[in-house]
Amino acid sequence: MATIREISERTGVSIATVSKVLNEKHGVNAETRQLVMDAARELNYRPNLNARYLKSGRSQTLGIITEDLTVFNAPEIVDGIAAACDEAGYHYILGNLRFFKRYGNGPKDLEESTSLVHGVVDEMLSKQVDGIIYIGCHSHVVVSLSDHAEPQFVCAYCTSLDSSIPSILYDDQKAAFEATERLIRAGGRTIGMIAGPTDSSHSYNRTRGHQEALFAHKVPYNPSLTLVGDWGRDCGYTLGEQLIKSGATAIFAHNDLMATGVLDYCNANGIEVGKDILLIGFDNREISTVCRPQLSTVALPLFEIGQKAAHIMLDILSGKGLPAEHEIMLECSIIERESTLGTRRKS
Amino acid sequence: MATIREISERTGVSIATVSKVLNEKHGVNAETRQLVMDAARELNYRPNLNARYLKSGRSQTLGIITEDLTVFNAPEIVDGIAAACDEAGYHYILGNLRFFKRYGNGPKDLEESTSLVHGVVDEMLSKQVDGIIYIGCHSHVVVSLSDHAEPQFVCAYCTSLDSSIPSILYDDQKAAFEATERLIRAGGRTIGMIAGPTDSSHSYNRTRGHQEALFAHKVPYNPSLTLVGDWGRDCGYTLGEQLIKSGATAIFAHNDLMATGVLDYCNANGIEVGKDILLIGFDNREISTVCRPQLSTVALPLFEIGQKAAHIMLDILSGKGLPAEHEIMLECSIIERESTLGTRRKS
DNA sequence: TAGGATATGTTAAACGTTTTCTTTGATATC
DNA sequence: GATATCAAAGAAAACGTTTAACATATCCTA
Repeated sequence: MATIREISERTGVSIATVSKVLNEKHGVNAETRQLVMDAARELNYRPNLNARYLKSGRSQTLGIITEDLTVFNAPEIVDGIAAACDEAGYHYILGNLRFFKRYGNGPKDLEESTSLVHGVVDEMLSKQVDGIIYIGCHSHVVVSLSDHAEPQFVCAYCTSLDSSIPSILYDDQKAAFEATERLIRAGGRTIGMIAGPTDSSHSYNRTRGHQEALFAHKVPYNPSLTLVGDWGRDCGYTLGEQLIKSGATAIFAHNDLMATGVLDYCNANGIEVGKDILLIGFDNREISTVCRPQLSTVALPLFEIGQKAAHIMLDILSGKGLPAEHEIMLECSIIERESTLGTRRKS
Repeated sequence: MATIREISERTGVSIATVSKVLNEKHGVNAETRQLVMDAARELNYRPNLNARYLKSGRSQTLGIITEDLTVFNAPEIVDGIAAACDEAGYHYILGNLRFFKRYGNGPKDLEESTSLVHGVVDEMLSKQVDGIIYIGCHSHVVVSLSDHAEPQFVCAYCTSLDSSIPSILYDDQKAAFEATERLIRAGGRTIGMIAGPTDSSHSYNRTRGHQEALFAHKVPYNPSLTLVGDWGRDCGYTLGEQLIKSGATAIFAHNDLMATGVLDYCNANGIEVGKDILLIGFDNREISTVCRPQLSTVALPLFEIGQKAAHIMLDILSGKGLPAEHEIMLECSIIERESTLGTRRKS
C-alpha cells in the first residue's frame, strides 16, 4: 500500500509538504499541491489511519456499545449514531456485548457483566476513541464506568445515574399523556390501562402521564381500571378481559405485546376494536402493523436518540461542554391506526 | 495513559522485555514477568493498538459492511460474526452503508452506491483490516470490489459473482423442498404456491425445491397453482383467494408477508387456516409468531451465516486457503406452528 | 577448562504519520 | 546594495509499539 514517503519520492516533494497537502493545510502553492494530489491518485494512496491516530493521539472515532444488537431498538439507535458520525466526518466502532444470547433476559451476575463492559471499554480506549456512547437499559452496568476511565461517556436509551454522564431518553410521560388524550378525543369515556411491572421506570412515568391526561380532560380516575401486567401477550389477554368486563371502553397498554393480547381477547369474543373498544399500545413494533385491526401505538424516536447522543458527544468533544440538562428527553410520536378510530370528538 | 516505556522505567526492565511479557512470548523468566505484570496492573496499562497495528502491519480486525443495519436480517448476521470474532480473539469494525434511508428499497444509481461502498472499503483498508465481510443482497455492488483491493473478501447472505470471493448462503431450494414436504405430510393434496418475483434467485430456487418435493411425493404438478407475487401482503390476499378458489388446500408462500396476506383472506372468509387450508411462509419474521393462527415458516440461519462467514475468513487469513466450494449453503429449519397442523399422515 | 548450547535481556531500527522548527529564495524596503 | 519580510518547502523528532540482531550469563559436555 502506497505511503506518503512513496509520494514524496515520486514527486520529489518532501514528506512534510506531502502531509500538508493531504491534510488540506495551507502554505503550499497550487502547483505543488496538484503534483502531489496527482501522484496520490496514481499510487492509489490511502492514509494509514493507525499511524495518524498514533501520532496525533486522537482518532476522530466514537465507540458505540450495545447491550445486544439483535434487540429490536438497538440497530435503529446505532444507525442514528452512524448517520451523525458520517455527517460530521467522524468514525465509529461497535462493541456488542451480546447480553441476550449470554444471559437470556438481562445480566444476572453484576460482576460478570461489569467485567464484560470493562473489556469492551478497554479495547475502545486502546484504540484511542474520543468518546463512548452506551446503548442499553441496564444502567447499573454503566455506573461502574465512571470511575473507570478518562473518555467521555454518553448514555442513549438509558439513564446514567451519574450526573456527569449525559443521557438521551424519550419522554415516557408525555407520550403516555398524548396516548391517553388520543383515546379521550376518539370518544373513550371509561379508560383502562394495562401497565408494565411496578419496578420499571417506564411504567412509572407512563402511568403518571396517563393520570395527568385524565385529570387534564376531567375524566374521573378509577384505580380499579389500572392493572399491572408483565409485558407479555398473555397477560394482555386476561387483563384486557378484566378491564372490559369492568366497563372500560378504551385501553392504553404500556406496550404493543400486551395490547395485542387485548386484541386477541376482543377478536375471540366478537368485540370490535376501534369501535366497541379503543386500544393503543406503545413501542411501534412490527406487530402493531401486522395485527388486525392494526394497532395504534406510540413510536419511539430511536433514530433520533442515536443521532442526538452523537451530537451531544461531538459537542462535548469540541469543547462546547456538557448540555444544560443531564437528561435529555426526545418526543415520541403517536401513530394512529385502526384501533383508535372511534367517533372523533371535535378536538 | 500508561505506556510500555513507563513500565520499563518503573521496573528497570528493558522495553523489549516488557513487550515480550505483554505479548506472552517466552524467553523471559518468571520473576521478571511477574514484576512487569504487577507494574502493568498498577499503572493500569492499556496497549496502544494503533501503535501495535502500525508496527505489525496487521490489525487482527475484520471489517463488516452492512447494506443497512436496520433491515431485519442484518443485526443477527453481524451478531454471528461478532461472536466468532470474540471467540477467536479478533476485533471487528462495522461500516453501515445505510442504503435504506438513502435510497428506499435498493440503490438505484449504480455509480453512487458503488462509490459509497468504495468509501467504506477505503476506510477499512486505511485501518489495516485483514479482511472484509460484505452483508447484503445487491451483489452488483460487490462485483466492483474485487478489482479494487488487496484484502480478502467474503460475502454473507449474497452470492459474490466472483468465484474468488466465497459466499455464505442458505439453501433456498432445500428449504422449499422441506416446506412443501411438510404441507404434503400434513395432509395437503392440492398444493399451491405464491412465489416471489421472477427475477429473484430466491424465487427461482424456492420454486425448484417446491417442484422437486411434489415430484418426490408423486403429487401432480399443476402450473396454474403457481402464482407470482411481489413479496407484499396485499398480493398474498388476492393470490391466496385465487388459489383457494382454484381448489388449493395447501399453500407455500415465498415469504411471511405474503403468507400473512393469505391468512387475512382466510380469516375474513371463515376459512380455518391449519385445518381447512394449510399454509407455510418463509423467513420466520416476527409477524409469523404474532398473527393468528400462528404461521409455520422457514427460519433462516442468520446467526450461523455470520458465524460461518467469519470462520471462513479466519481460515483464509490463517493460510488454510479458500474453501472447496465457492458457495457455501447453510440449512434452514422448518418452524412448525398452527398453520400447518392439518391431519398428519404417517410420515 | 575450552567450547558450545541455552536462557534471558538489551539495543536500536523500524512502522507511517504529524508537526515544530529551520532553511531557502524571492520580493520589498530603506 | 544591505536588510527585513514573507511564502514555500524541507529536516528531523516524535507517537508507542514490535522485532531482528546482538550481548551476557549460566550451564552442559567432552
